Amino acid sequence: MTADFSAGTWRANASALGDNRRMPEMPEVEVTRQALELTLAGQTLRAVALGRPLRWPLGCPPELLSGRRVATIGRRGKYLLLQVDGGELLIHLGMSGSLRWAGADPPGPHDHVLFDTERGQLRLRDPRRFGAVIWHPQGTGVHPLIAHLGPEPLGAGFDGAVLHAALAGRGTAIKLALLDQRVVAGVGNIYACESLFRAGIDPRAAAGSLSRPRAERLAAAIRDTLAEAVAAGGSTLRDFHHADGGAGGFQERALVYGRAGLPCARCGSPLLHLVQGQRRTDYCRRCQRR
DNA sequence: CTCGCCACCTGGGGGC
DNA sequence: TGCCCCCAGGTGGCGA
Repeated sequence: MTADFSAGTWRANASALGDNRRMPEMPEVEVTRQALELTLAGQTLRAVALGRPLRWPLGCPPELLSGRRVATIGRRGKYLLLQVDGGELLIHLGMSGSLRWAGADPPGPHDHVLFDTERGQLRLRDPRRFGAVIWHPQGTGVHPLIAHLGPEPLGAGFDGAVLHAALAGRGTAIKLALLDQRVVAGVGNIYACESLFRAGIDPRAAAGSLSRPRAERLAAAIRDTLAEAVAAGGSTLRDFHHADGGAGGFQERALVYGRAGLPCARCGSPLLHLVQGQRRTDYCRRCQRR
């Protein structure tokens, strides 16, 4: 019995991109949150053990966490927020992190944080070690890593007007602006590409040049894209004992990401790719306009 | 303030 | 077979 709440998988078209890595963006983190709410909430941490260092240090001796109870699991952008006696644990999955309940197998070389609880051992696996687990004691205000985050894309504080205002005066490409977590929290490379395609917006368009109607359309596209991904991942949690983090489900849904060279699902013309901010962008030249 | 770019890390794929 | 290079990504931090 191995429950793998790994970061989901709006995975790139394997043949086009040549890989099947998991890329934790907001939907994958939210699905993980839901799984932890079912399995970790209410558990007491018996011990926490650390492997190789992650992006940031834990911020306290791991023994300090022993005996503390995890009350609830929240999320802000791509951060999981475990409410623990006396503070909170911030968890970021970086780009290759996943959380899973251990089976009988011993920890692997990429299992860098082990949480022992009454129900078993929860492991953070993160081959690239871009992720982090950070202790944030109560009474010290909002943690600086999440203080600057923009509105939650599926919350009431995000709509076309808010997005339009956040983009005003910015000359950077809209694709790059969407990756800026101050604009909207949780959008990563895959969903930025997908949302722009759905909204029919050229990823190179200047962010501040978007008309209000187009900002409305983009905000709706972001909401729809993320909500569908959350729903697809959440549906794999019916039986959390066998949840595998949505290994299926998302991957066939990407309309442009990882599909450069393949025909556009909407118009049939070959999808293109370019590099923006040292990051890949896939798009349709015909369906997406400035 | 904005912008552009770097560093960090490592498995996997492709080329030779 | 083996080796080496390149690529993917999130985000803080840097200098301009």
